[in-house]
Amino acid sequence: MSDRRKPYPFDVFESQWQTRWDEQKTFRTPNPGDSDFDATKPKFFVLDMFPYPSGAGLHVGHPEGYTATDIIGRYKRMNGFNVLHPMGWDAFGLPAEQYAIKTGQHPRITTEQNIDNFRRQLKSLGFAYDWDREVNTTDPGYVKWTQWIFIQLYNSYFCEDENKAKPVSELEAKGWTRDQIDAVRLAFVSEAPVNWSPDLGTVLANEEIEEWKAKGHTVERRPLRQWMLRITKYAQRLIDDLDPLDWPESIKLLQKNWIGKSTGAEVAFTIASAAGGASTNNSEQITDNCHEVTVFTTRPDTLFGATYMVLAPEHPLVSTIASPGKAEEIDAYQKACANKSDLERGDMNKNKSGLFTGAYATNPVNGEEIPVWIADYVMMGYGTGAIMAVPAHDERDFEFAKKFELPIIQVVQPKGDEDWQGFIGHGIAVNSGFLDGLPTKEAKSKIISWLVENGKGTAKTNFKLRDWLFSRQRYWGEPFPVLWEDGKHHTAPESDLPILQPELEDFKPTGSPEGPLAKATDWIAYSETAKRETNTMPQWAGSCWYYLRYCDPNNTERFISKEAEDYWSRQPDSGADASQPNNSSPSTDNSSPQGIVDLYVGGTEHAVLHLLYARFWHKVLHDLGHLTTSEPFQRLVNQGLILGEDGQKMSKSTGNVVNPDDVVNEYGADSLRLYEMFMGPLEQVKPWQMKGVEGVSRFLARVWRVAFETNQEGEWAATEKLVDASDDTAKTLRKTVHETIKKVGEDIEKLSFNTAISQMMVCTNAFTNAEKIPVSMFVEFLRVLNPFAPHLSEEINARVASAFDSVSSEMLSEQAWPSYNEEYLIESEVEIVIQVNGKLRDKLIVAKDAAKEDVEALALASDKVKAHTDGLTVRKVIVVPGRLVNIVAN
RNA sequence: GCUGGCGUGGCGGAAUGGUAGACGCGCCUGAUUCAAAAUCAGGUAUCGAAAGAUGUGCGGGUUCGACUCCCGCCGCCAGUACCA
Repeated sequence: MSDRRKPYPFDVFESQWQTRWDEQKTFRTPNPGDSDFDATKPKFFVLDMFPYPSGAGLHVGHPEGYTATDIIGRYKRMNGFNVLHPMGWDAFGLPAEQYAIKTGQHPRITTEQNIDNFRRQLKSLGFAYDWDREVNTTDPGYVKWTQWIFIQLYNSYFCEDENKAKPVSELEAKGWTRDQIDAVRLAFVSEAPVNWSPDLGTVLANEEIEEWKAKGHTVERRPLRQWMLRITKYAQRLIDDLDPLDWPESIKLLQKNWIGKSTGAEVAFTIASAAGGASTNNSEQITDNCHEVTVFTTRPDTLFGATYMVLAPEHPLVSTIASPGKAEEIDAYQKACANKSDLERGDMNKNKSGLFTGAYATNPVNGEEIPVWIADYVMMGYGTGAIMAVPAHDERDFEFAKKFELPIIQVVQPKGDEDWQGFIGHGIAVNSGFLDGLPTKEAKSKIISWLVENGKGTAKTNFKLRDWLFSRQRYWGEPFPVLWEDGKHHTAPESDLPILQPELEDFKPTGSPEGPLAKATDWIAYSETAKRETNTMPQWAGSCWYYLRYCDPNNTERFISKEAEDYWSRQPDSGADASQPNNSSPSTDNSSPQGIVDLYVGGTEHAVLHLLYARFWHKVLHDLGHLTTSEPFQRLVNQGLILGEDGQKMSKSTGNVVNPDDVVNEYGADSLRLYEMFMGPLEQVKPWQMKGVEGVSRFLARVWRVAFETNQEGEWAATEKLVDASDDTAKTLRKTVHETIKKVGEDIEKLSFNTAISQMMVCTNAFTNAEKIPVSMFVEFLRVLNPFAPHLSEEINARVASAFDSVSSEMLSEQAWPSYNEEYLIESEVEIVIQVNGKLRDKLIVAKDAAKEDVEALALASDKVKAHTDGLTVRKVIVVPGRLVNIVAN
């Protein structure tokens, strides 16, 4: 096919326009302070999730979201907005480093090569990015500010009273000790057990484990010294502030579930040790053989129904309280649990395991003695690592109790006729002493009051969200700006930033918690007394704030200037008239979260982690007074996955991967762009069809042929169709063109690109069928087409402009979006549908403003209507003006 | 299991409660051509010769009128997994 003549010469002109846009910096976005900056213009910040530049290059999923944002960006630009539409690279990370380990080549080199390839591919698609704002997370100028933000986190704590982050210097002023302050920093060192992958040679965050396990790596639990970020302090705000964001409800829900808030109570039980007299330093210990264990429950109202207690196998008190005779058995069980993989635990879901410790706990509310078990369905990491089991009203406890024949006592009466056994809903308290007769809600608050009064418990809210494990034992990441001196950490002076990795010959993980940087002994030795931290930050770090850097990418003094931050944080003036931008000051109401990015488009795979981490950093920077907005992304749209032609997920192994480069070579960039938008709704999952690319390519060729046809020599020459004439000479065509201007504009705002393209096809068909077309009309259409097919529309416009004096030779990208005239859309006559009992029987053409009565009379006079109402009585006639008449008869 | 999303021609998909299937693909017919490709014109839900009937996963309901709203099922996809 490539040898064959192209349906229109995209192979010649697409690259020419790309070069021109590049050289003239057509899509440069002026920033506050620039000479050509116009502060009266409203801003529009439209963002793509920046890619990780892999060696495989772009796949067709990338241009889907990128084309969507490109169309919006170009459209907003034409409507007078100062559009920020940037691109960059999330370039730290494991694949580049793994490649370096294999080949010995520095990851910087492969990263650069991959970036060059990605940039070339993106430029070949004609995206209107401001390339002067390109951001690269591995760039020293960028790393500097990532490290600076870490220092801000390190130097902050979360003030519970004000519900926000504040500088630790305030605590110093209050006379807090160094250790006290270290215990509250937002960036802190923890010795907690972590997920260590011996073959990757690094620690992984909880949420990363599955991904790497799926790739065949092993992960085990190990206690190690690690940097953590105190994201849990923001749990409540991260939930609350989701509300006003324009995000898909499903993504909000995903985040809420991830944060996992649950409210209930903590209840203290006492356990008489079965070990008899065994003594430890445990703080929960009351006397030599009497210990207090706190459980968390969301249903304190069922406390009377607790028939046994379960401790997590790892619970520190297990060995203390257990019967000496059980020690061996318990030890074996604990070991078995520790080695259990997640998969095995999944299987355990139905078949629970557990072991009686021999000890008994006392239920504080009624003094009942209940057996204490250990079981791996209770996890150490959540709540207190201990539960009171109420088998009658909890599924898990119910199953466990049935299996081990433990007593089941009803304490909630369902409102309906449901079986109380295993009933987990709300009802009326029974067999519960002073709670009897109370509905669940009231019973809860009454028991909590009782617990508080008796010193046996307290109301408590728990979150599933854990603090963020922030260090990695790898080479290709940002080093921590931290120095160790006398066993204490402190930050490196800001003047040291950026702190870059030392050059290494050997990138292999050491297998030790210090990571590969530990091999650079010269680099580590910071001074006589100080040593550098050898951990690096995870890949998330750079992607947590890249959207901010785009606003002021070359600033060497700040991560983002005050002026730039202020301007790009302005409330967008939706529906702004291009000629009269709204100058009203941005909202000063800090209580309502409002994102700096107006529209963020990307895949669902980042629904939880990236978006949550970025929101967290943004809030910290907001609290510390560095940002005016409290949220990063106001509106979020997830583009749907593009499947292979076979309806399967694209993958190398199935060989159904489509390479954008091939599509561009064969059909041109405009065809690829248009096809990706024409496939279906942006957010929907949809299969690729090469025939579909041909279809849109044919459409673009039809647009081309409205203006040009091949002459005898086989060259493209102007058609006779386009004429210098008033729009009045082609009223039907004018109506179609104005309908198109209206619908395409509305559809772009709705991100309904497939229907916008369909309307442009209708319009093109009208042009094709017209004898003569006023050239001004055709050019208006080209402006509408421009955001979708920028190369083709610019090329046709330039050629037409050289043939007609009346046509401006200015680039379409610099021109305004055309306006439509409502008057031209009005029809004098409309087709009315005539229904009998809701079924279509006839159609009538009537005047647009025909009176109801007249339309009704005409409808009743119709022969077809008469045929269907014959022998029936007309009961009612419904007339919807300009639409239909429905005759009800029986 | 739970949560979310989706079920419309041969295919991708359109339809403020008001003509179901816009637009495109594919297919059929015709024009052009020595022929083909490309292009142009017309047709194309199903059954039926037609009149007409039937059709938006299934079953109910609301309504003059339901792809659209409500209730109950079925199927597919995605996410999640003992969070007390």
